[in-house]
Amino acid sequence: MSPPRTATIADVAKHAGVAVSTVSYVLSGKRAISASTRQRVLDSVRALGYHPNAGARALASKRAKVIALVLPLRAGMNLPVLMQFATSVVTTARQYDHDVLLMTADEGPDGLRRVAASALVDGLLLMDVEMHDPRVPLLRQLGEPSVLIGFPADREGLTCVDLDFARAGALCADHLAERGHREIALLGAPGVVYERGTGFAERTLAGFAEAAERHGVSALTRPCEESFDEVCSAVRDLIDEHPGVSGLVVHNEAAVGHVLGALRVLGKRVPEDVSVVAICPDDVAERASPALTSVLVPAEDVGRQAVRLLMAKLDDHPVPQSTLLEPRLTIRESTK
Amino acid sequence: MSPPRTATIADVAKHAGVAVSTVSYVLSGKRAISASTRQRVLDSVRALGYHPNAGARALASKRAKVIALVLPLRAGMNLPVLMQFATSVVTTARQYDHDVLLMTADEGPDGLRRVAASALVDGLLLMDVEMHDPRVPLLRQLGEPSVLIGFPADREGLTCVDLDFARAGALCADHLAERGHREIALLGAPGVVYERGTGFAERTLAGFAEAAERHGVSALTRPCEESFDEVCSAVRDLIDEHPGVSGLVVHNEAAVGHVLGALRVLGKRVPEDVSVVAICPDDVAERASPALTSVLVPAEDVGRQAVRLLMAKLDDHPVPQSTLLEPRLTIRESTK
DNA sequence: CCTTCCTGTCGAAGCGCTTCGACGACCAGC
DNA sequence: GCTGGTCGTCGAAGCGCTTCGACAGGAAGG
Repeated sequence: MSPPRTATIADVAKHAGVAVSTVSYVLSGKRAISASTRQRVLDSVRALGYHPNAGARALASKRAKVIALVLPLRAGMNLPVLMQFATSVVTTARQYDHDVLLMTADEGPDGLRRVAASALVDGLLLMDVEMHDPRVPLLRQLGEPSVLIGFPADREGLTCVDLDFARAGALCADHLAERGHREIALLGAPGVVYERGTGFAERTLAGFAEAAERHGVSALTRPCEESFDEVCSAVRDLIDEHPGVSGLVVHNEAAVGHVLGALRVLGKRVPEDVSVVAICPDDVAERASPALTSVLVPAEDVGRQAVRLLMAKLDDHPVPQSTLLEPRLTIRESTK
Repeated sequence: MSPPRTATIADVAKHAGVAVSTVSYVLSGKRAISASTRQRVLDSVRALGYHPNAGARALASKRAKVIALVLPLRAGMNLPVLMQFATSVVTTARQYDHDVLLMTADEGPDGLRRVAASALVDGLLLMDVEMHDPRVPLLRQLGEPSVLIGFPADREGLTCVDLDFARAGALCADHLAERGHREIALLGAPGVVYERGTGFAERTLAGFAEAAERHGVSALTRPCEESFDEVCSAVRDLIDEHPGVSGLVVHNEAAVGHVLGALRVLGKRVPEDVSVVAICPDDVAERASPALTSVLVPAEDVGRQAVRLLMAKLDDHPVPQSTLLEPRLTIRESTK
């Protein structure tokens, strides 16, 4: 009944009758090892339930096999998208045999500095990067491999991924215009989001407006708060002032349900009186009544892509500076 | 222009004119060091921007200063609560100078085994533990310090934290009964949740029913799906079959908005015709119209408490087997 | 005054792993 | 029959840190 100390590489080596370094080479594949020796080592690994000690490995190899995921855990974020994103990051990272350290943005630049200097992680994934994000200059200076989700104003020397929000806005306008709507409107994020300069909101607007113009359709846009009452009066004002509006785009996940409710209250039928397109996750669109035609924010793709890019950087492979992910429109019952 | 290799403890020692071990003791406080020496070392640390190498520290001290947070990142979870919880875990862990490794439950027991054996983390925080969770026996066997969020059937030898859902259910019933409602109903989670045996749903039901009985009030309960149409017909059926029901408890965050919408459609005014109490986060309750009287799921408290318990275990302090957190009812506009 | 006990500091021995250089053994080519 | 390469394996030197035991030097106690 000796203490069941977890097996070390030395135990494996002894068990297999080889040198420690041989075990290491079998496991890393960095040198050729004969098939018979390899098999013997692998058997010992299994027999002893060996798992390499992460600290020792990190110390010796200068690679922690951990990446940091920095999430903006302040309120007002689009939670489901964030979750999907986090899930896909973790899952993809595991495929590359890496783990994920979760950090909140509110530890700020110091947090980045800390994890980089302590070699706790090999690279950084920053989500929700703003146009003029204070972390961006630090990131450049740190020289730690990183991938940003979102597009800061100056992308020089960085690697950025995001949904192509301009295309998403355009897709909505296209869809409505093609169905013959001549006056369309976009209900966007709450005002503060625009003020913060997050970028994606503006880009959606721009794509929407530009596409509308291309179709010769009149387009208006306005921010949209998230409480039922505010949504309701916003929708009422919109319809009062522009009775010709027959197509509505909602780019605000928390508000989509309320918009439908408001329309119901105002006696407008969807899609008979007004068509509605949402930019939101599929589950929200499907849960609504009527099910909403929607443009999907491909959070999973973004996460997967971001991890891939980071892994490429860790291997010193060159990667593109910007990656834009294509949005996809799913037609459901709310447009005609 | 030599490579700006990050400073090591040896650099600090040299800079301060002391031994490496002295620096270590200053930083860890594990031995007495004179004030003057301490100050000199601290100055050098700052001057060189020294951060201890995490791997080396972990290897030598057998403590990674990292805890694993295992989240159920499958669909159908209550996202905002989960997020709040994660945030509070990260924030609290940082207060104890620990970082958080994010894992998804879908790596399953092997994932736990892996991080434990590799000494990547010092302890585990498992969220959304079910009554008969397959990870529970493994956890016992692993002997890794851990804290569970949720109550499995057999808690022997474990440490568990959760909201007191029975109290939450009771609080709702109490509130409605005190206001004179004689027939009340609870709309719960989707059917699958009950089938999965997650525990919290049943406990809410039980607390609700028991409190209603204590008040001599008739109570009925039923599961509740999350699409608008299903919610709508569920509410309609309920009211048709039990026209006397004047108090409604909604324990399903995705459905609360829909319930209000359904009531509007059915021509029922809230709170004049029917009072509604929700068990959900405050922001959802506030965003609704009318603002909902609600029982808060104290996700932040749960996270904070869970980390504290885990830290205590890491320091070999004894901790209680079960911790139940008190729910809090906030009265808003939806009940009378 | 000598012993005993702290206090503050140091040196050195690991922690478990990767990786470099070395070195037999074996094969091919001349 | 040598030389020169590969191939497969080994030993040892760290990686940067913690921690143990040792040991000066001074304070306290007799």
